[in-house]
Amino acid sequence: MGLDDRKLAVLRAIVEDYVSTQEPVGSKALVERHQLGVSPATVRNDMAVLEEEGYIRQPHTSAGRVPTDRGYRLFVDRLSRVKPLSPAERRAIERFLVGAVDLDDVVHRTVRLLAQLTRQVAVVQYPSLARSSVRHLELVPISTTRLMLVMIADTGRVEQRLVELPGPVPADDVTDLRRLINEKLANARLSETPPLVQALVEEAPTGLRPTMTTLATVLLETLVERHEERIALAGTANLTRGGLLDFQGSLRPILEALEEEVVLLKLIGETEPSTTRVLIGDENEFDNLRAASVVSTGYGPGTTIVGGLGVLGPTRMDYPGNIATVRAVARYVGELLAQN
Amino acid sequence: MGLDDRKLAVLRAIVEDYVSTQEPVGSKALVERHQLGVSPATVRNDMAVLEEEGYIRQPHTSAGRVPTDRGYRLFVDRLSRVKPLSPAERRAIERFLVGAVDLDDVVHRTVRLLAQLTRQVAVVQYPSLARSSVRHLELVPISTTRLMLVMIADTGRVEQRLVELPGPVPADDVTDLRRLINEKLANARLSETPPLVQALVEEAPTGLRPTMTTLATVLLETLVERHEERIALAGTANLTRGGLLDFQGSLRPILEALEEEVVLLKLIGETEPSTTRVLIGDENEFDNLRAASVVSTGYGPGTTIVGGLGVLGPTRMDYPGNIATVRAVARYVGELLAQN
DNA sequence: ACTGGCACTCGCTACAGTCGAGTGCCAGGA
DNA sequence: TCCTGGCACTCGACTGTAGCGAGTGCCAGT
Repeated sequence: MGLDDRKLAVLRAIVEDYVSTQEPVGSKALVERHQLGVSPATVRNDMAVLEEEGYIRQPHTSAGRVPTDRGYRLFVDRLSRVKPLSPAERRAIERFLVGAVDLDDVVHRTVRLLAQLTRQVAVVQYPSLARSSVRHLELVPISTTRLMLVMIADTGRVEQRLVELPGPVPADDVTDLRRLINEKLANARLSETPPLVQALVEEAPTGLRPTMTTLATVLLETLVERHEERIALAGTANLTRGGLLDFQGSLRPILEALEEEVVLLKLIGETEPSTTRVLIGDENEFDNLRAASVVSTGYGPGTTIVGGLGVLGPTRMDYPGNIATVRAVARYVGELLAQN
Repeated sequence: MGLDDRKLAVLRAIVEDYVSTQEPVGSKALVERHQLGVSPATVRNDMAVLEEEGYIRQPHTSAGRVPTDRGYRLFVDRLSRVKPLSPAERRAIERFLVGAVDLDDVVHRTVRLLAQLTRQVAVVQYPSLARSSVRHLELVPISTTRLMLVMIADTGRVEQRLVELPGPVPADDVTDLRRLINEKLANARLSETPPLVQALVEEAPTGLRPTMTTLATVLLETLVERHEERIALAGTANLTRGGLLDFQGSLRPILEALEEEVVLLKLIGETEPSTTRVLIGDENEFDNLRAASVVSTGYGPGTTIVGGLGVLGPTRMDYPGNIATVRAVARYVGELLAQN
């Protein structure tokens, strides 16, 4: 089980070569391209050990070696340093994110930026409502029996719901309702609103009771309980790079998985600690994504986290580079959010 | 140049067979599967004529015939009747669209529904701001020097912009600004707002002048001039049906095109008359989409059109079926919008 | 412990041969 | 005049064979 330094160096070399050439790498090519200071035969012996331990494998008997998911895992954990971003990349990030007019714009720019920099599929979760606070709730009369309820979160996210009222409500009442609701809910974390909303209904003047009840129902059901998460996606065309070699020739399962918001949320949304997460191959829970890896992290203003973002690509991806980019972008987005 | 009835019948049969089998169709198979009442030899003669006229072609010398874009065009224009929807499909549409909580929800449900029914890529344009009227403009104070401007359109679409004010503005002033703006702009078509906004600035009391100017700028620049169009997409995984036969093996160009909102808007957004539009193969203006066809139509409450929706797939698609589905879905969505 | 040498494996490519679906053409018949 | 059966032909798809070469495992020697 001893993996001495040289064997690790061999594994690192295999990963790096395979990632860049996309072809199984043999012992001879390895010693030519890296300063290992030993002969191909020695490397072969090391390779045999690495294969026994499950870090690499041979596609066919007479071919070179390819890293396994386990090999990538070891590489990511112990053999790679996060690449510093080039100044050009830093500038690209700043240039790209400056001038966004609203949250939608920020998210769209971010996801395209990520896709472009990493040349992978990029995923950005909108700031989660569950982790947001209410900044303001607005009631806009649409007709006498209809209101539009607009919620503005501190993250800049805006959600609206059409509310069918039990009966006609005069303008003055709407003003009162608006005041009551905001007094009670403004600055409350959305996850802590249920008791507050309950109190709102109970404390409401009799005249406003039915309307308030309706509003409370909509508020709780569509904004709190079924906490509406949103996702932006970009760069699916990047899946076709590397011909049909990655994803063993069928994009089908990948594209299907990418259409499911639930799947994407699980992939990038569950970043508990503020660290970068790397899921390699079948480490993720979805069969459709066995051949894919995900690099993701949380983002948010300051040290809090309000959502996740990341990239998805073939297991054969540039982990150090992608990790660096994902982190950097998350940091910039966080700063941008903090400014608002 | 005479295309008698039988030749047209042969073309129709070729299109139908090729669409369902995805394989070049030969003269013998044709007479077996269709009641043409003539021998294969006769069919071959007809095929030769059809090929001369450019309606069909042979992938290789010793293969059957395949319709050309021109052949599909003739088929769509003269040889097919729009398939009536099955009751199951009608029910699916109703079931799918009931219970949408807001416009976002309507659009998302619609696009998924379309993708599912047609098994193609579905595209839905959000109700265009250019064709909407202002229902209400709300100003929400974020801090003393920041407002959030929320615009609610009659189509249910809600847009918000963060506005950096030139100086602190007291709450009473915000109330005044809100009143002034709504008095002037409520119910105005967005395309007709520029002179109204201009007037707003000119008529504003001196104290509110600078703030009003800032608001006017944001309003015009981000909501009117650069009229923000939005698009929802679903069913990209359907592109992989039919293996790699459609799109000659490379999804790349298609996926790239689908990432460009501008492209999608041109494909489905320019539906001037209220009729269904079919773009076959290179009839569309994008090189990337040479191998694709688009079926699209406009939708909106009543007879007005506020946006477009449609499906995109291989030229080898079920035109009559897709046309019927696209129309039906557009009609249902229109009714749904009319209710709000 | 590393190295050079050697036999071996096996996927890839090229090539030849066969098969068969499909065609174009033509002469004969309604 | 139009349709039909017959026939020779084309050419892609598939199969089998052979040679090549990258890469390996093993072993004896340093």
